[in-house]
Amino acid sequence: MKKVIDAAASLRERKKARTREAIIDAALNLFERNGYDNTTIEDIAAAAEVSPRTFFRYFESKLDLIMTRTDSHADDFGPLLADRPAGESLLDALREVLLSQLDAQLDDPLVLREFQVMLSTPSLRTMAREHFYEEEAGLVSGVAAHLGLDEDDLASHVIGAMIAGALWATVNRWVAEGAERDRIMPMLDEAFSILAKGLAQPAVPSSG
Amino acid sequence: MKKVIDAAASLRERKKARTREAIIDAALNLFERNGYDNTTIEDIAAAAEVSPRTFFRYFESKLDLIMTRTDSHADDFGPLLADRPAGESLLDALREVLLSQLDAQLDDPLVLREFQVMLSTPSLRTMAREHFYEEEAGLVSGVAAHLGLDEDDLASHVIGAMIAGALWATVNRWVAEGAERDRIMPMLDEAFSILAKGLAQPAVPSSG
DNA sequence: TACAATCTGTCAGTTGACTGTCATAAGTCA
DNA sequence: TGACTTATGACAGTCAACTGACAGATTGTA
Repeated sequence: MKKVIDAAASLRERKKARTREAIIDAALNLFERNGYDNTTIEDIAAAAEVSPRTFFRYFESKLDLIMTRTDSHADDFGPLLADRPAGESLLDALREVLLSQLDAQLDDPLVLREFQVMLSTPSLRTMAREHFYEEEAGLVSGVAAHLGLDEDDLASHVIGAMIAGALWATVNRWVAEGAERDRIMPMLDEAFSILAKGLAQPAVPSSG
Repeated sequence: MKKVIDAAASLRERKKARTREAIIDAALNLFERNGYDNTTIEDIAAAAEVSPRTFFRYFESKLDLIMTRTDSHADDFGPLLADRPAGESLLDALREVLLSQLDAQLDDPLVLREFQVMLSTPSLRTMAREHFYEEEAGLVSGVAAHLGLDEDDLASHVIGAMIAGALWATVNRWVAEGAERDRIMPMLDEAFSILAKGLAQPAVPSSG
């Protein structure tokens, strides 16, 4: 799964891969320093030492540059959820799915960096969130299947949205607190516990 | 609160108000027909029978046109929540706050129309959602205050996000099902019931 | 009516995303 | 090496958002 440059590929392929990475790297640097909106494609091209025209040979748009990578992280929850054993509770199933997803993603150091850029740049944050919530559609069908509900049922949507919201909030807090790898699962477990108990109970004491 | 043109204002003021409404109306028509992204300011100006330059005298940007109105709907939950009596449960408090908000907003026929345009245009939908979730910040502090939690506490954020997600999902379903005024509260109550019970329970049977 | 304040259209111009075209440079392969 | 394919840069150009400046029309007011 890791997208390291393949040494066995042809020279041409390796060059392309390197150019691509150079553009992404340059873009991330500029986004981090000046923000996404204040960075022009010309800036990115100059920093990556390619022509602006070449930028567009690698990416459809500035947005595409950042979304392509985000896309690749989004290996949909829905089908994975649906595949879990029937006896398992929804939240247990979700936890397992999440665990395997995270393992795969946190190995790539660029993921975290991009995530941090995204969360700190409002316009990117919006897009990241939107993208994150696109998962919700898959989540909703997974939830519906798991619980034996209809997909059009309000309950499926509400539950999907609750879960997605809780996950988004947790990941954000995690990044805000420094994004230490071994903190993410405990935090997710706290979120799961709140999701499980519901809000009818009195306050959940902070266990962290 | 209603933004009808004030007959007592000067001719000049009334004209301005009318021009403003004409621009908004023209924009909404075009957005509905062709989508937000396929509508240029020139189109809007032409349809509203003003010059493009004049458009910018009324709105900072195309985005501003739609966001200004959305902004005005966002009378923040946070403070309102904090004001509820201490004995009341979080969800009861929320229900009351929501009820009063909805009463005020659903009187304006443009609100629903704009909402429908927003939800059906992906790029606007993103922004609407983002905007909706900005409420979450207020919600989080309201939740924290109500439950006696710290605002930095993960639980506050997770609970706020769960609620915001549930509300968003509910409103969306409501609009998708035709946005009948007397359907919204029952649907919200179903959402509240799910929020209250939590996800540890087996499936919630559809009560609608 | 006449003057002042304000609104609007016209027009010219900037910026930045994005595309087409063509010549050249570099990689591939016989 | 030489012919073929592909990547790149240079350049010109489109499109749409957005701004500044000015002149003419409209409204408020004395």
